[in-house]
Amino acid sequence: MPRAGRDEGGPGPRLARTFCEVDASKLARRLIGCRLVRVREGRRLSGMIVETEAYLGVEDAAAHSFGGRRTARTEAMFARAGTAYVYFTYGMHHCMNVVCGREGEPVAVLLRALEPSEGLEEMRGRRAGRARGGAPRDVDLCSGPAKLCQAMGIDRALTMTDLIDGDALFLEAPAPGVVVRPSDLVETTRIGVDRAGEWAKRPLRWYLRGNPHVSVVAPA
DNA sequence: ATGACGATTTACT
DNA sequence: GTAAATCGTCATA
Repeated sequence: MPRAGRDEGGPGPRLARTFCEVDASKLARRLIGCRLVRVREGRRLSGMIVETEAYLGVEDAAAHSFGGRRTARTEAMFARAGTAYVYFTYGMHHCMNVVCGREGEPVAVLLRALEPSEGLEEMRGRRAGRARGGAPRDVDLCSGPAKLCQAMGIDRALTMTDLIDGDALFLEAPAPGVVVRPSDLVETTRIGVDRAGEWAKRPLRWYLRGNPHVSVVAPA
């Protein structure tokens, strides 16, 4: 099993900035097992990151920063490592990334799924109405990039947030007992980027093998 | 000013 | 499996 126990703990050590100052493929892999924490009105909402994708910047046809496109929306991708890039899409959804690499290099990691650990009731409230017939199941709370933002109360107001030193949205090291080995990760293609041609075929998505909170499981 | 589109989710056939 | 929802963003003019 990829972990010794369910992550239900409270506050833990923050991730260091240097943790994020690496290329996107590396950060995507090392973020799995870490925790994303949202604090609203003094209450913690959190979850263990179980699925990520790397976006490689200027050369990556699937990235918002492809070709060096720098606009009001993508500005956060050019910020220093550890910054949040949150964008709005399809007229109704938000997705969040962790900026990495060097400042000015528009590379980032998309957070695609969490295993919820704290604040499940509030997450259910935020996600209610989307799941038909009463409360959504736990596996429907954060099993997608827009779902996790909705569950955690993350929107565009939080783009450019510092995930290292911030107090409303930040990253923590894996909870005690959580150990993710390379063999616990499945490496596969990214989701929803078919139009990116050859870049859509690159293995730039990773998830925790067997975890029920993952958004899309790769074909066997 | 206008039109096409989207790193998605949900409901429905 | 397919289609709708829904609007900010961006390229073009």
